[in-house]
Amino acid sequence: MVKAKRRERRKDDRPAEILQAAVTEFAEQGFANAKIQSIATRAGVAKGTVYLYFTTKEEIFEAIVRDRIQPVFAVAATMSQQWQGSQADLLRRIITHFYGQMIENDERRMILKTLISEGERFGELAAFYHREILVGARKMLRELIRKGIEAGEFRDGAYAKEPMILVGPAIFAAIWKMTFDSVEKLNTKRWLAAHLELILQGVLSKSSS
Amino acid sequence: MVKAKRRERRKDDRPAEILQAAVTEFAEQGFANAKIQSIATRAGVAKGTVYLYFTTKEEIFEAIVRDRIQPVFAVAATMSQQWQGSQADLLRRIITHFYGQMIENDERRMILKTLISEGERFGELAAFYHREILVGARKMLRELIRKGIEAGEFRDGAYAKEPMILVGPAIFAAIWKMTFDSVEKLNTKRWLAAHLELILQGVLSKSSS
DNA sequence: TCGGCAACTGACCCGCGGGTCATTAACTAG
DNA sequence: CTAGTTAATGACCCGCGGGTCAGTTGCCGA
Repeated sequence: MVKAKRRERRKDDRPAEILQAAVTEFAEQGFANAKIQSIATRAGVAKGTVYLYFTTKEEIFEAIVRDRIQPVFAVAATMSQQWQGSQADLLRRIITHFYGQMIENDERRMILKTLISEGERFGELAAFYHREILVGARKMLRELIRKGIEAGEFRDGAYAKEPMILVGPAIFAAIWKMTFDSVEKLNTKRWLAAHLELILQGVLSKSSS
Repeated sequence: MVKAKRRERRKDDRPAEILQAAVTEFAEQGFANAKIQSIATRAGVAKGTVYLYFTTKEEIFEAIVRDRIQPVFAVAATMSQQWQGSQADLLRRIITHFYGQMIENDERRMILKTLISEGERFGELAAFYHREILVGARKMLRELIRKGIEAGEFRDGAYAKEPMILVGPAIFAAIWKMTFDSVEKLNTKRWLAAHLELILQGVLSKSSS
C-alpha cells in the first residue's frame, strides 16, 4: 500500500509497486479470486494504470514467477557449485534452504500454489517454469548425487535416475500448509528433520536388505 | 452423457448421473472453470434439475470427494488390517495402490488438484478431508511403522513422528502430472520404483552414518 | 380416464469483474 | 508562462455464468 498524493507521475517505479501489490493480493486471494481493482488499490493507483504496464492478469502472474522464484534456485545453484564439504551436507543445506525460502515463506508458497492450480491453463507458464527452474534444479541434484556416489558417500540406485524424488516430501509439506494448516498446523521443523533423515538413511534397519 | 427421451422422471438415478457428469466436467475444466450448464448437459438434464439435487457448485464437489476418494483409503485400511507378511511389503503394496488409484487415475488426480487449488476457500471441505481421510491414513502408517520397528524390520527415528512423509514423493508425482506432463511426461513406474527404494533404503551407503 | 402432485425445464435475472478509453492533469522544454 | 506530451484516472461496457422460478408435462392412484 503506497501512500502518496493522487496522480503522481512515476513511470519507473510503477511496475515494481504493482508487482508487489499483486504478490500480496494473489497470496491472500489466490489467482482466480484476485481482483485487478484490488491490486491497483494496494499499489495506490487506479485500475487503468495497471493496464498501462501489464496487458492481462496472466502476464502479471508470469512476471511474479520470473521475479520471485528464480532467485531462490539461483542461490542454490551457486551454493552447490562452490561447495567444498561432503555431498550429504550439501544436500542438507539445499533442502533446508528450500524449506526456508519456498515452504515457510508465505508469498512464495502461494506462487507455487497458483502455479499448481492454474498451471495447465497457461501452457507457456508451465513450460517456462519447467525450462528455467525445474531442469536446472534436477541437473544440480543429479550432479550432487553423482559426486556422492563417486566419493563412496552414497549408494547407487533407482533414486539416481529420478533425482527430484529427494525433494518430494517438501512438496507434500507445501501442500499441507496451503490446504490443511487451518485445521492442523504442520510442524515444519520436525517435518524437515524427518525428511532429511528419511532420504539419507531410509527406514530399513541395517541388518535388513 | 445419458441419452434418453426428454423429460423423463427418474428421481432416484439423477444424483448419481449428475455426480458422474460433474466428475468428468471438473476433470476437464477444473473447478473454477466448470459450468453447471455443462454438467447438466453431460447428465442429459436441464440446468434447473441440477439445482433440484444440489444447492451449490461447492456441494457437488464435496459429494464427489466423499463418493470417490474415501473408498480408495478404505481399501488400504482393510488391506493393512488383514496383512500377514512383512511390514515392508505392506508398505510397498499400499504405496503402489496409492499410485494406481490416485496418481495414475485422471479423475481422482483432478479431484486432488481441486482440493489443493480451492481447499482453503472451503474450510469445511478441507476439514472433512482431514478428518475422514488424512487422520485415518496417518494412523494406518503409524501403526505400520510401529509394527515394523517392533519386528526389527525398521529402525526407529524422526520419520516415525511424521508418518505421512513416507508418501511425500507421491504428491510430487501427482503435482508433476497435473502441471508439467504436457511439457515432459513423468515416468510413473520409474518414479514409483525410486520412491519405494528411497524410503526403504535411503541414499547413504552402508558404510556411512 | 382424469385430476393433481411433483419432477423437470430453460428463459431470465443479476452481480461481478476484466478490460477500455475519453478525459484530466502532472511534468517539461522552450 | 505556456503549450505539448503522456502518465494517470475511473466511469463505463459487456460477457459470463451461478442461481431462480413460473410454467410444463410425466406419472400414478382413484
